[in-house]
Amino acid sequence: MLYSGAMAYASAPDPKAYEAQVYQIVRMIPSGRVMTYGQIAALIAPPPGVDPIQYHKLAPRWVGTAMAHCPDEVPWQRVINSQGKVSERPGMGMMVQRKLLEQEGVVFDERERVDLKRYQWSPGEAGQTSEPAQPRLL
DNA sequence: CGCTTGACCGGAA
DNA sequence: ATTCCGGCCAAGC
Repeated sequence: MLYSGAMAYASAPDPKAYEAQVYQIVRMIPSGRVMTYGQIAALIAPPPGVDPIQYHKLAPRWVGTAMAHCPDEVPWQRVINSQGKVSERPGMGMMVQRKLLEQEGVVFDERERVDLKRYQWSPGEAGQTSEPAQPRLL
């Protein structure tokens, strides 16, 4: 019976289609802004047959998995976790990601966290205004 | 073939 | 504030 109930974790029913949606959203993130894995997952509708509650629990990891092999064109550095921190990935790159974001104007505090209230972006802001949605510069 | 390990998240201790 | 745990599939070693 398809993906009803408790049957989905590592991948969506159609991983390629799902990843495509993830990349599409990530590509929209402006320089100097960030989104979280869970936020992106919440913007994508649960695939047919997937229980919404299960989706809510599992989808953030699908997004993470998708980001693991994202194309070079995708600004992967603008995706961080719900705590406002850069996710620790196997090997290295945390420093690289942080540096890339700092070059875009994102500020990290002593605890290596980003103020999401200030830098988190959502597609709703897109194109609404030509006003720079820039975080204020102190 | 079995064990380990995931670009996550929210709630509990 | 921080650490631990459940969720429960699939690819890699």
